Amino acid sequence: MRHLKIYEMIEAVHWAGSIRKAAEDMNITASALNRRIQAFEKEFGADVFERLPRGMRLNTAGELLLRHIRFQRQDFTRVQSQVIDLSGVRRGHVKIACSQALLPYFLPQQISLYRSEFPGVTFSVKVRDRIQAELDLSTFESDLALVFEPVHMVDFEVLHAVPQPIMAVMSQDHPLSTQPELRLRDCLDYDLVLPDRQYGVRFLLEQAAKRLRRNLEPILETESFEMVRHYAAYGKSIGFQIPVGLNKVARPELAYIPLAERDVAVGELLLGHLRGRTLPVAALKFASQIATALHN
Amino acid sequence: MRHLKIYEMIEAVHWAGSIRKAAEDMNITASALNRRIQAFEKEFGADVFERLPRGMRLNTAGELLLRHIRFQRQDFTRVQSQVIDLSGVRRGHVKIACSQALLPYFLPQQISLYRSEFPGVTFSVKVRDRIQAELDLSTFESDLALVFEPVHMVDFEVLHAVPQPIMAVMSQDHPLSTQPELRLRDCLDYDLVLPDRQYGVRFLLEQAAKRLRRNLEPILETESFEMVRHYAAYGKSIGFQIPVGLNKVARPELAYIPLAERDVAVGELLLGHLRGRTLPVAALKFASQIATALHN
DNA sequence: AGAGGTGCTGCAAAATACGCAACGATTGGC
DNA sequence: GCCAATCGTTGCGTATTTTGCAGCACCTCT
Repeated sequence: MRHLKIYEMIEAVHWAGSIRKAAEDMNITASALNRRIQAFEKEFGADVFERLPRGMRLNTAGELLLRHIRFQRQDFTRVQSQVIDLSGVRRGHVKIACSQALLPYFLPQQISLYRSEFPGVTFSVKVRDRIQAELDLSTFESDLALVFEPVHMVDFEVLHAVPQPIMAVMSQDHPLSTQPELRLRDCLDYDLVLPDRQYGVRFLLEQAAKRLRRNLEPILETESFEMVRHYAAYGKSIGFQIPVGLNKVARPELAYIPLAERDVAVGELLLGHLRGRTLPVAALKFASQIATALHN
Repeated sequence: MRHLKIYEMIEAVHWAGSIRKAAEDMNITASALNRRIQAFEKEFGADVFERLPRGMRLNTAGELLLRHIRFQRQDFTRVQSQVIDLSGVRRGHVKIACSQALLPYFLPQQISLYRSEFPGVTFSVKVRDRIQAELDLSTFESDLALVFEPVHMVDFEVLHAVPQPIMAVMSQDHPLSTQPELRLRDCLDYDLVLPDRQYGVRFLLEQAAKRLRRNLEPILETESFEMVRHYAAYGKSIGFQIPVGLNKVARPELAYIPLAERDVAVGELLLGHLRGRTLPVAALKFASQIATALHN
């Protein structure tokens, strides 16, 4: 879009930090880029960047403008996709930021299901923890977020929420594997495999441990949920995961046992988008499919 | 703003109905305008206008685009005004759509009060009935609406609501002028001066009359609230108005008596804006001033 | 059938954007 | 303390884009 090129230029300068680098990124000369930025600032009525000896940085006005630019572009592409959808062909692109837990089973299945009906729709999935996912929404880098126990919740509009009790994951021959429900204090006697502190599962477990006046001392702490699940198959260790990230059929050698609700609070898996946004048609439809899938 | 000129062109063609007329409005040639529209449609990926023998008309895609254009422009000017406000000078422009009742006393007083604090802020006030006011908001022709008993209420976000009982207006020597409260059936014995059917006051009176199994048969029906008030001074006629449109000091020769609540429902005067919009700073501040003024 | 509309298109002129080279200023390292 | 490496900025000649003019083909209403 020619008429939005100046916006791309501003974003490029913001990203690169200097006119010369941005100019190289855009395959034009620095002088041309410089003059267009200057012309825009003159028209706009105020400077957008502050000129530092080492480059350019957005000033307060620029930050406000950048927010507008991002929103504007997202809304424009939304209109475009709506128009394309008007002609009957179901096309589109859905950008999702989600927890790791959704990656192995849930999302692949849902995306595949959706694409079986609308093969023209493509997806991009970004793995984000619960803080970064909300950030992703606010910069329009994602349309939807599907996260466990998000943090800030400002500007996060919830489309659907499902309770997700935390499950203990262990091998079938583990001493506790026959219990219908596990107390947290029983788990603490075994080797614990925990996700890093930024994750919601860990957060809820820490809270619960604090109530027991105990500390969580994992033998393995990792940012990979996959590793948590796989390591739990070895020895007498216990991993933790939420139900949506588990699949009994795929891993029959593992036992999944819920933690007692009176010990560990039941978390919420939330599907949402940026407050006030109008989602692209494809994202909206996919969201409603997700919602019904989670409901069952 | 050079880069938004194509949007102006599209709006101009939409407004004028043909390229040649729009070109004349914009002081350019039809060929230039034509080519820019064609170039935009090519980039956009779809036609925006349908070509009729008598001119151009927006197609469905064009309607969607037009909504985006209007929102985009409003948001851009909002950013501009925020940036200007950043530099300390309190400037801005507030566009209000309001009921006639607010014109004589309430709004002039409020605008004057606001401007005494922020002389750099200017106003435009449009008189709109309760249907058109909501339409005005949705096309971004007004920032705020202040209306009595609005109709659709979709996309209308209420900032403040005040109950407004309907008042009977008559001369001081009217037989009913000494009552503390009036029954509707007593009023019906006299000459009635009523506003047209599109107004909220009339609507509530009609509803009340229907419950009494009576018809309203006004001797004078007008779209001018001013005329209602003034005519009530003559003879034994009775006019109707809401409290915010009345001022005892300015018109001491008139008596204002509330109608009994059990006869006529109390209406609501609503201050609101388009749902999902971020208002300009000036409009937001003025709205909060209005809200506190209405509260007392 | 003609008059008055419409959108559209070559072609040349005007306006605009661009690339190149150079300037002044500041920073970081030797 | 100086030199190399950045940075943003500007003058100038050249490309590129946009515009205005005139004319074409089409349609509608009288």
